[in-house]
Amino acid sequence: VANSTFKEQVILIVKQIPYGKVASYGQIALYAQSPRAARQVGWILNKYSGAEEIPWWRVVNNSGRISIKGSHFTQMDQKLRLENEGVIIDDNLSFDINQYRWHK
DNA sequence: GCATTGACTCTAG
DNA sequence: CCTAGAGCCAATG
Repeated sequence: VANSTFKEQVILIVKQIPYGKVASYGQIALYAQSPRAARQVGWILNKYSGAEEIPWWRVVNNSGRISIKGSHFTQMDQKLRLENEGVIIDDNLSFDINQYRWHK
């Protein structure tokens, strides 16, 4: 997918995250060939989350914590979606990312 | 084209 | 665990 734009690659990669697994923004950026563009990943998800069939809730920060700030969805929306896929999340919206991390 | 914006990340305290 | 600051960079206006 080397011919796609950054945002197109981000969308394609996020769609590859399997059920019950998660990836960090930095990972997505890395796979999209822009290792330091993690912030843009979140920016793109905020824009496309409601529209297409993108599992945006499987993307969290690198320490295994939900850091959503978008207007369409809340932190609890993401927490519930992840728990629905079997991810155990504690009260401060964090969990053991090493146990659920997806590796491309 | 320049300035502003962040669903980020890492280091330090 | 939490806050603060610096570095990052694609997308927007």
